[in-house]
Amino acid sequence: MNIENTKTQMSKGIFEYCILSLIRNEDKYASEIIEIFSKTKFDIVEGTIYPILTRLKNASYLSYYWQESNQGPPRKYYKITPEGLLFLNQLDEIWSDIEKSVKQIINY
Amino acid sequence: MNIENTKTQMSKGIFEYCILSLIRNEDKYASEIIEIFSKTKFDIVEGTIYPILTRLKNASYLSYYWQESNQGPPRKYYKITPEGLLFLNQLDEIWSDIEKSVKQIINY
DNA sequence: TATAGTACTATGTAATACAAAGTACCAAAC
DNA sequence: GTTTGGTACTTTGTATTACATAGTACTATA
Repeated sequence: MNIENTKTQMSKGIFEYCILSLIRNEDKYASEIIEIFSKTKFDIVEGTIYPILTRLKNASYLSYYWQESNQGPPRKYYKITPEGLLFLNQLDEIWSDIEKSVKQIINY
Repeated sequence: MNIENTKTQMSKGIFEYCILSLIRNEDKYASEIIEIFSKTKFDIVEGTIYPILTRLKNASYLSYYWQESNQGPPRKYYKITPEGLLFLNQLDEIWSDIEKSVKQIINY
């Protein structure tokens, strides 16, 4: 039980919410998402991002399309679906509840 | 992929932090902790609490002692160790980072 | 053609919550 | 004394998700 692992465990489960949030207002491809995450204190790697995107796509919360790139191979852009938006709105609520509950417990 | 499971996954990993926080200022036994949690929007059950307490004890972050009860069987009180306090201070930092990172991403 | 950079796919392993089953102790009722 | 109900603790198999890793594929450049 070390601090790095605990940090990972604490972040685990929040990534889906974060990724959907990123895609809420603008379609994105995986490497773009990884780049954005790298600017936060989250440590997330591609081995995590891709399965999450696939999972969300399989659940019909995201759709995708391919777009040529002038910097390398084509990119797979993800776009949030109406169902995805509904789901995400619920996740907003849940995250808010979690923050409040943690605060409640820390200040107990 | 349903909302209940996602809620669970989002909370998962935070419970260790919460339990250590509860024990920070005052020794506690399991059922007491469950009772406090029941007043928050966390859904946590004994099947989770006990293994967490055991894990933290095995990592030397908690110590314990038995105390007779006049309402039933004896209670196993947990007390945070100096190492546990150090660890918890780190978790305070990590949680703060996580909150900031989520906010950063939501507002991206 | 080979190399470098960019992008995507898949999987075995590790970690943690939960449902569930079970054990144990004490007090009250019979 | 025995049974019942309430209280408290222990254990474990299953489900889920992140990560390290290995690999494939496309485009531009040397």
